[in-house]
Amino acid sequence: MKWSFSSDRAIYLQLVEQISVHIICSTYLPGEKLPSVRDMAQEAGVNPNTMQKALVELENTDIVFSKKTIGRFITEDTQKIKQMKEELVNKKTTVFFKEMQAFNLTKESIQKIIETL
Amino acid sequence: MKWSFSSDRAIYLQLVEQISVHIICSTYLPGEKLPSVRDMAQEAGVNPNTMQKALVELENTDIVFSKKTIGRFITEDTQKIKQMKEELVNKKTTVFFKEMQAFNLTKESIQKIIETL
Amino acid sequence: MKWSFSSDRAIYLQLVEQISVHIICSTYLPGEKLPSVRDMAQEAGVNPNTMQKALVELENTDIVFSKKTIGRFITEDTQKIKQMKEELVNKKTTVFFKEMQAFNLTKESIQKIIETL
Amino acid sequence: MKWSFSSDRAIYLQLVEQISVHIICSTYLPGEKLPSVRDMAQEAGVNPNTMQKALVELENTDIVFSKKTIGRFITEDTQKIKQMKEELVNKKTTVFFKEMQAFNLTKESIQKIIETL
DNA sequence: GTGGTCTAGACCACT
DNA sequence: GTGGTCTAGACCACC
Repeated sequence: MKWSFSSDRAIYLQLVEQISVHIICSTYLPGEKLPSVRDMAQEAGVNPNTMQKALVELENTDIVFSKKTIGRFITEDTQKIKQMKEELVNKKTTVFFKEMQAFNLTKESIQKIIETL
Repeated sequence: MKWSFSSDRAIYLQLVEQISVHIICSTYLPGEKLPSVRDMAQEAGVNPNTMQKALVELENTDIVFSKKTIGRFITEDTQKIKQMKEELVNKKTTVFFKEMQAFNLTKESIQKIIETL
Repeated sequence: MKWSFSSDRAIYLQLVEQISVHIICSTYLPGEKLPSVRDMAQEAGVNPNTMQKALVELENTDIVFSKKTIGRFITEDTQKIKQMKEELVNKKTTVFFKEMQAFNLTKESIQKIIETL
Repeated sequence: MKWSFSSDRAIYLQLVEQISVHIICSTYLPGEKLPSVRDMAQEAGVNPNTMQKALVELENTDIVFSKKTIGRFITEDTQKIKQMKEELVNKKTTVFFKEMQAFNLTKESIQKIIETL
């Protein structure tokens, strides 16, 4: 896994997002045990507390749950994961689309730009 | 002009971006004098210091320049503005595209989603 | 305000509860500005981070909200406060009642005990 | 027997309390031999170490005593059990009462709420 | 070794 | 001076 952070947003929020992506893309499978907080923190080059904060945030959305002294697990509810994916895709696309519209770009010109990538 | 800020990024950076958009979209025309920092700050509902910081940032990219005691102006170099627009569009599109790819979406499926918006 | 903590529950949870009580009892009034995190922490004899955690917890229930760099405020929605009070009273009473029933006490005997207090 | 634990207090303390209740309610009779630590742990869905700790705690109050290599027994002193019950009821009631008073509830309104349960 | 909590102390963006 | 974030390092209950 590759970790990199931009300096203009809180690290723990970027962690939340990147972990979410890994869950969505099945790098972490439903029901799978996550590495320990300490290990994940070290891997990401981040303080354990920061990683903890990110994981608690994920727990608040029920995408991850923790069993004390045993470990943290990805939800087994694949439906919930799918739903999260759709929400994220939806949110990101609309944000992107609005920004492009702010530049006076039409839907067609946006499509064209993507075509060339 | 509508101003709104998300809480997870520095406000001055969001200002930089939104002002850029207005320059690109010719809400602010090339060579035009900008309102005073104080006025712009008030209009945006932001502390003058914050607006000041955003404008300094814009000056660093030569898209805005200031004449002492007279005021701040949009560059008259339309070429530079056009270039900035392309850079911004380019950057945003590639970022968006990468994020969508991280979700395992193909170019075609992205196109479809945009189609439906 | 008096602060005291029992050692068998997380301090931040006890803070949440005690602050809630003060809001419910109008020690803190709707719309009122709370003292700064640092001040509240010092007053409670607790690390600022711990107090912060408690306050974030309260924010998650919308009973408190924060304006960055300005301060934290009690919600102005008195309805929400009332609702919180009822929930707390309800929860505590039912828990208490169940425990007493576990001791084979009837409703009448519980009433009697309370009578004597 | 039903076991369930809330996550915000140490499990062994919750065990102490629940076992006490069973002694008080004569689910475990005076002088009766308790099941083995291992069995009790399994029944409660808890690690044997945790159950062990709870039982040691109970021994410290003389409500339970152990005969080496034979097992653990409930005290035969029914007076002591009765006393423990009274203490527990008393403690819980006063705590509950204080909490309700903190909400500005009068004795009468508390009585009413209990009435409706 | 695991998650959870807590402290002490620091820096940042913003008012 | 305010809320927010982050680090470093510690202790606890539990497995």
